[in-house]
Amino acid sequence: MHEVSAVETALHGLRTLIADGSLQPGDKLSSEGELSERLGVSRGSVREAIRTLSALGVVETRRGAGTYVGELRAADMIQTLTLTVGLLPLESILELFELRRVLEAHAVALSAARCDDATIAGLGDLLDRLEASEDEDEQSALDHEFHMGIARLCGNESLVSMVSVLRSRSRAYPVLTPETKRVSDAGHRAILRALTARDPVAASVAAAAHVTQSEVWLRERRPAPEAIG
Amino acid sequence: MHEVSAVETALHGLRTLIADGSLQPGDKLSSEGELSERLGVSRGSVREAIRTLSALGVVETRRGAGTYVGELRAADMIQTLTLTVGLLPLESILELFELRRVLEAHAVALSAARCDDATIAGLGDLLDRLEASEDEDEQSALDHEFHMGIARLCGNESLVSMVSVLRSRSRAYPVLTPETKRVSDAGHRAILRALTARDPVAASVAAAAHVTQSEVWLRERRPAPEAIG
DNA sequence: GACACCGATCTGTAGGACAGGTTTTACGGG
DNA sequence: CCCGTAAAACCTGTCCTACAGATCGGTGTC
Repeated sequence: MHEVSAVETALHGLRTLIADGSLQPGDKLSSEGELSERLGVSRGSVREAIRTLSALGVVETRRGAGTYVGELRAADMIQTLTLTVGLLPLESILELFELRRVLEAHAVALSAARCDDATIAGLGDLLDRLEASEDEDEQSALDHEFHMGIARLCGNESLVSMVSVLRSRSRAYPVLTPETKRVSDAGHRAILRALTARDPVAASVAAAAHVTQSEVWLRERRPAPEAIG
Repeated sequence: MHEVSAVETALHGLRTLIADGSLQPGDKLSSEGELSERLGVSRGSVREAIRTLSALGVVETRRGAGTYVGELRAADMIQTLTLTVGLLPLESILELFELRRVLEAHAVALSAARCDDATIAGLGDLLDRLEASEDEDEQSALDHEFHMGIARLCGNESLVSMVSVLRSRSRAYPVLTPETKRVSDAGHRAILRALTARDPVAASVAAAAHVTQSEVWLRERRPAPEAIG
């Protein structure tokens, strides 16, 4: 039986206002001072509650103007995971590869059924530049552009956002050597061939294989677990 | 060219301490007063930065004791989405059904290859009670226990957490009528049969079909889009 | 050695004050 | 009447002080 803290009170109050529809997406919250008075807690506690909702992508604050309810889109909420994924240890990143493999493969399959010739041509150009590039940062950027460009075609923003989050960390690990890059390039071409053929199953398999390949390379390079005891 | 705010300074400082390994999981952060002094911002700003990390599951604070770095497990981070999923409008929930279908089907497939006889027997008992139950809350609880019980067998905590988040909202919508409940019960039995046969593909298909069925029921009951213009 | 107690430390909360933005209002000129 | 400008009102961002309540650590007593 512990007393409910002031910040929890404020958080619950704000959450309820949004959940029951009193505050719609885009609406302006009352000022911190007014909320402080109405909820019976100090302004500092209100600010901490707003910080919590802000971190989760539920509201956004503009200095001098006020705090506004976000668009409440699932994709935005998922995107907030990017910060935390950046803090996970390598073991957790490897665990997430399974999610990435399943979701990215699914997204690519959907995209295979929806892409048009112009988009495919653009993706081909991207691969040409990627294969010709010798700069690591440029390679990483083009790789990301290629994969996300395909994922965005799938038609489900939440899925795109999730794939984006799961890919966000991998870019930080340089696993591309001249040798592995050839394999990676071949994987990209396989995905593009499947898209060209409008073959969702082939695209899914190619994407899954490509992700798995990245996982294997990363796993080979991880430091050995420290001996304890 | 806008000046970096105090809270951002504090947030960046704390994030860096965790990212570069200076603070390991379970470690205690310096006190708010000390951080305030070291980072050159007020204690209130430090608290707001800590609130942000706390909302994202990166740290946790114990009153009187201090703030500690969390375990930095992906599953914990993902779990923080539960609060936000509870605020999404129905349209967003429907969009998330695609993620749920793909991920839950995959999880069940993995579980089919790992479950033992005792677990399957326990799941069968659950279904017996679910089929006999006439209380909505009890049905919802048993349904959740059945599905999560299976998902937990898959061996990937992040996947389990994601499925848990995606399921968290659906329980709030009562779509079960006497008629639909019979279909739902049959779906559960189909999943259990596939598990008994240790057949991942059959289990995956059965799970996907079950999720899709729920989606259809929810879609039929959603209010018609308002006419605009 | 076990236990109770007390002081130090830390988080939780409140209130006040001011700086630096933004929005609204009022005013004056055309 | 319309418009643009300047002032006023409002709001968030930040810092400071103060104190309550919880927890932890050390001390002394039995």
